[in-house]
Amino acid sequence: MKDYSITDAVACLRAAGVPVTLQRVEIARVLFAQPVHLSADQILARVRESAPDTSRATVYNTLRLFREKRLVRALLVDAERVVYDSNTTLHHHLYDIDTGEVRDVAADEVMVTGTPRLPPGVELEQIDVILRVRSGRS
Amino acid sequence: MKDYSITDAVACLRAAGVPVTLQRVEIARVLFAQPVHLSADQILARVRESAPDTSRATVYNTLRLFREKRLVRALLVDAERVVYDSNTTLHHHLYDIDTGEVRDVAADEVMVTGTPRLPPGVELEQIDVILRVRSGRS
DNA sequence: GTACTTGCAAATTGTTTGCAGACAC
DNA sequence: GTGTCTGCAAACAATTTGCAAGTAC
Repeated sequence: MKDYSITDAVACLRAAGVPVTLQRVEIARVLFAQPVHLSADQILARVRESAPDTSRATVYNTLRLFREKRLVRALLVDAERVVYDSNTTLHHHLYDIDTGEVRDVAADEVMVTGTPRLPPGVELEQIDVILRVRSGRS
Repeated sequence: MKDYSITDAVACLRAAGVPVTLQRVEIARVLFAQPVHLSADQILARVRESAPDTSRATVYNTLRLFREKRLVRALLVDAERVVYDSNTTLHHHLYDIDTGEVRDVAADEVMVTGTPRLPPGVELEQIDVILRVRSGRS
């Protein structure tokens, strides 16, 4: 995670129009050092490694903010497992029901074709494709 | 809903290997009279129209049972909106973020092509495609 | 008659909110 | 200095669980 410096994180937040604070920088470093799929609690745990006094509420509030600013996407893989995806480029997901693991699937590996007729005035926001698999391993 | 009789519901449950009880029959009638996308609470409300003493816990337990028996699919359209889909044939979904409305999209309207390389021993369980749209109407 | 179901209420989990003190600028 | 953010704890919503009484077969 050291390849993503505090300076980089600050720049990223500023560019997105997010006021910079210590906690937001730490959360950004966890998310943007590399593409990850983490739950709010996993993010909290990682943030606390470097900023032990961070509260759960701050993580939730910050994740909501990041989502509004389009810095991360919430991915609904399971009713009790919402993960935050720091890869905002076009891609799909493979979800292992047994292990809970989430993997990216490149946009050219699985293609979605055809445009459904949308009612007038309705605009397409995003397309989610989730391949749910069972590995047997739990 | 009268086009889906109690006898039909009983037959459906028996065929799926689900022991028949009054509440399960009423829940089945709500779900299987026509294809629907309903939340647990909406299902509870409809069931209580004909069986007023049904408890919320029974609806949740029954929905879990139906899911295991592949009678319904849980659809994660929104973190705070899980709906149960009684259409188990191959199709996709269109979700209106503003109104919460869920519409079916025929399998031939949007096609998913390409088979991603799956790790060995992993088997594909299902593919979910959700088109998220904004209508502006709230 | 026996085992499985139900209803109720309490427990659990994931997330949001209110408020007083603390930090960014 | 001022307005925003944070931490804490309480509030909240959705779902699950334990247990005693009821029901299917």
